[in-house]
Amino acid sequence: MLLLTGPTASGKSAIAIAIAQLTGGEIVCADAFQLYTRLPILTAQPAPEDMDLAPHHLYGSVPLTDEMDAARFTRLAQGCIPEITSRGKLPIITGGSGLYIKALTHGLSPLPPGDPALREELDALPPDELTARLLAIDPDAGATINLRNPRYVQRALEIATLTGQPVAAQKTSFASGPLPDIQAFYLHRDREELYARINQRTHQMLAAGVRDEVAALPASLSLTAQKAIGLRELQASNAGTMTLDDAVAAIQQNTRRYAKRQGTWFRRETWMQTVNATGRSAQDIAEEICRSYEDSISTGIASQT
RNA sequence: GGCUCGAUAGCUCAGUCGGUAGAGCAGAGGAUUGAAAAUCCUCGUGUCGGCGGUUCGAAUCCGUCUCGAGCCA
Repeated sequence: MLLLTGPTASGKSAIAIAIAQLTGGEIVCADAFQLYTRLPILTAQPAPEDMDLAPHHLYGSVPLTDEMDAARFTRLAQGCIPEITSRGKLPIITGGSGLYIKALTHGLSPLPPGDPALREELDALPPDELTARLLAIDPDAGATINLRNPRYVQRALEIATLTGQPVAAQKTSFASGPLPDIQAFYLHRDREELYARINQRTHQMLAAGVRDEVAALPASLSLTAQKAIGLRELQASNAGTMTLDDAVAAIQQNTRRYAKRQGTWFRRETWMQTVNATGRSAQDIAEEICRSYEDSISTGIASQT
């Protein structure tokens, strides 16, 4: 199968469609937020008319009240990939959620899933107390966990509480290589161009009606869904507590920062092949990726799926 | 025209009794194993508006000029 990733606004969706048309492939969502329903504009899902150009899977398939995580995504993806290959089609995994992709391609350690009730309880504690509790169960936790990051401390404490064992004893290192039959491509764009695309895309979202999309959302969303970039800003703008201009600027800024973090994450994923997309058309890039993919099959690096 | 206040990092501003400057934001770099569009860590040399003067030493005191805000004519 083929994996296409890259920072937000790098053009993954359009290129994936072009690849699908060239190969007769089918696109599978690997984006933590495009999985959610009712947020097509805010999460920059492919437009409905674009989705008609090739089969798309998992997009908008998760209710907003559901929590999502990397393991659940892996299960969803593993549920539809074999089905695609069984029909002789090429799965094209497309998205920019680094951890989700890592979980799918390299497998997570056998750790317990998040426990909502426990998290609610731990959320009420101050950071110092979380750290103290973790160290009480696992004195060496500092060696493997960044104790200055409350989120990581809480997860470690969750694991230790649920299993009665320190995290380090249960966390195995990632598989040295990805799934055997996968070829991954990372889209790179020069920063100036990427940032310009992000800024422009934010304006396009507005023109497409994000404000109405956000206004029409139900009151209670899952904690995960609430984290979508732009949601808070647009709600504040709709409520009149923030100007639209400020909301747009904040969305652009948060998106740029996100793109930067994605760059940091994927720079370490050296098993992926980087494709420089700067200044090129989706069609041109898609053709290069298809050529490269076919070469890898003929030389046996990736097996035909 | 006169008076007052301001001019310090990309932006907003601190800077005590003169000992050559520091916060927030922005930005950059990094981490990342079941919330990841999340969460966290690291990084601050800039003609202290210009020119003179006083002083061992001036962002700090004095003079003058430039620009900005306000007040009085």
